[in-house]
Amino acid sequence: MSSTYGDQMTTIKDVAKVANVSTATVSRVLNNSDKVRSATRERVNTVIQELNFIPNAAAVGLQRKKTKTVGLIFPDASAYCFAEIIQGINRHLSQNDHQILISSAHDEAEEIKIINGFVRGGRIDGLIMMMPSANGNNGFRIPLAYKIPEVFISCEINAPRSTTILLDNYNAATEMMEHLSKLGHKRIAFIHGGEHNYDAHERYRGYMDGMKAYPTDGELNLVVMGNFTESSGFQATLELMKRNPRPTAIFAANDAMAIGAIEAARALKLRVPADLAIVGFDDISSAAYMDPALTTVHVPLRRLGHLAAEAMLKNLKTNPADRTTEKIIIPLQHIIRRSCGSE
Amino acid sequence: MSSTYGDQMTTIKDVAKVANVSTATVSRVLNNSDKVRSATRERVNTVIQELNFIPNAAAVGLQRKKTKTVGLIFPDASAYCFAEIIQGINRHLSQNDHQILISSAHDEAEEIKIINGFVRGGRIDGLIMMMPSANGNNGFRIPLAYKIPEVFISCEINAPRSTTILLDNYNAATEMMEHLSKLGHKRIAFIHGGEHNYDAHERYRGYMDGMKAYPTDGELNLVVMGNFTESSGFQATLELMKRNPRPTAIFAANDAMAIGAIEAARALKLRVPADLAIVGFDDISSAAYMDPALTTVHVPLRRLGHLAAEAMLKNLKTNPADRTTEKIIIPLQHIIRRSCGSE
DNA sequence: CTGAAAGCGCTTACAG
DNA sequence: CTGAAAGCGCTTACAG
Repeated sequence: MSSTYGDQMTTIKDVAKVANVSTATVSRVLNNSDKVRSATRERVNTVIQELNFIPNAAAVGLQRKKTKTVGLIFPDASAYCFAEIIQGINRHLSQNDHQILISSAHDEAEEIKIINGFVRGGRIDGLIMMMPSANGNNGFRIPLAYKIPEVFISCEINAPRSTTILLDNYNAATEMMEHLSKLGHKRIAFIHGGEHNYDAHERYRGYMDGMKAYPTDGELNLVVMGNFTESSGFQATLELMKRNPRPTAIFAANDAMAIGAIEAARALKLRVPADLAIVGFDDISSAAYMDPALTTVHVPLRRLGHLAAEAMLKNLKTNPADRTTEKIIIPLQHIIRRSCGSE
Repeated sequence: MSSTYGDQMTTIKDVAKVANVSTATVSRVLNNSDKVRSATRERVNTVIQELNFIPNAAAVGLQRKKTKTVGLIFPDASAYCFAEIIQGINRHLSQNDHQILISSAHDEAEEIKIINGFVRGGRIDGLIMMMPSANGNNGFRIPLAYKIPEVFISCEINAPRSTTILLDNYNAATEMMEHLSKLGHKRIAFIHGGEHNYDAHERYRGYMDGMKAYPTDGELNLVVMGNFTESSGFQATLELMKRNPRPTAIFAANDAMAIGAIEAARALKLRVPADLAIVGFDDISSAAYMDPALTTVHVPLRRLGHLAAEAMLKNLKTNPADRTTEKIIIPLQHIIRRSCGSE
């Protein structure tokens, strides 16, 4: 039991001295080199245990040019979902002896600055980016010429040799439209989550194509812009219900806005689903406890995180030249509850 | 504009060569030493810009024995609140040129292992721990003899020279009890969040003392154990409503359980608040959009994170011998809405 | 199988 | 004000 924490770091030299070997040998047992006599190995390992020795990460990193840490960039927006994704990433990464360096950014300039610092400062071996707002036409371009593995979550950057992990938002949304259509709805409104948000945009695309595919009332524009908050869902619904003719169903791009929509319906004395069907997206934990229980699309956030970590680890192990460009699309499942009006 | 990212890291040597000075001089301008002629400084800075040079963190860390990174340990439980706290910490820390290395743990053994790795591996300069489950009697003891600054969130470890940041759960809970009592309730039930959870326990203490301080119906035990999830709040409420006499109000230790309780009341055809008042704790974003809108206690999570980061930065700057033991208690504010029945 | 030595990219007394 | 040199704690050819 070592007891002098803090004051003086124990180094490989201390171990070497006590075990009566050279630092090279200690390093070899540390790195499981096969060229160490097993008696020596045992002796050294005992001393390592006794001294509670852990190699200095900076020294190892300086030599190996590997930090065993992965950078994680996520948006400043405080969405509940990031916590879950991070948990999923962390679990898998830490089981595989990798650390996570996180940072959040609220705009592109900050993002680039952070990434640059991480990469050029040699702080990370790979980068996982959650940037739902890096969607298409807003011109987001991070410097992608780094030679480290990149995993993108919820954005289509299409960087060569990178892995992109996407939710199958589009198909889930069209299926939701089909469901609503089968229930007889012809005037289905959509509350958007933000033009530059990838997930919101894909859900919107699915909505639009659903509107074309299924019988609808003419050329009504029933799309209102929200921002993923309950309050924006509330406001959007108030606005939509002023339309003439009114929509008979609302598809909110996430559950928080759907919850705001339900509250707005109540404020307007409309019964959900009898007067107005409302559906969401995400399946947050409270969705089943709303009144009425919310019909939505389940998003497996931990699994998303796990897949990102898995992809990262795999790329970390493969030679840069052998890395492929991959796109992983996670199929999504409906959760039919009461708010849509099916029984 | 450098364009050879990745392949070859630019080092201080490259800068020195181009600027026609020694590496020592480059290092001096990097560290804002005053003993550099301003002409030299400018020339070097220009080259640094041109080469987009950022010092290798491992090399700097190895020399300085400072990593400019703070470790952040949080529980595996996927609570929404951690995301907010992390945002608060990150914002302040990154503005002050510090990184965050995160990891989550699901038990004490794992926690100790992670911390040990961080500290002895020299990966961090300070440690912020969110461990609401490290409450009192479950014997949690991490090795605290490290000489690095420690900030604890929502747990009372009382480590010397550490900073502890706590919510004023107790007083907020007694005030909530007073509020309920003033509304005429004498049989107030409590849904606990977990015996070993610090916040839950303090809220429970406030509840208990409130039950003593205000007129109540005899010696009824109206406490049921939950686990902070909607479903546990739902179950607890079902159980409580079998009691005879029934409680007239339920105080849930968090909003998620209060939401579950509201749903349970609906299932039992009880009107909230007319038949049963329900209040929560946290003020999550959807609390205002429940039916009825949830009376609760607002918890300023970002501010909590900000305070933790602030304390960390302060301790990082002060000599270990001059560090004091501090406890910061954040006062909490009620949000009276409709679910408690006050109008 | 093991050790002496060089070197990873920085910083910092020490001289000048 | 500036540079040459040592050293932070490791790893890894190179010899033996």
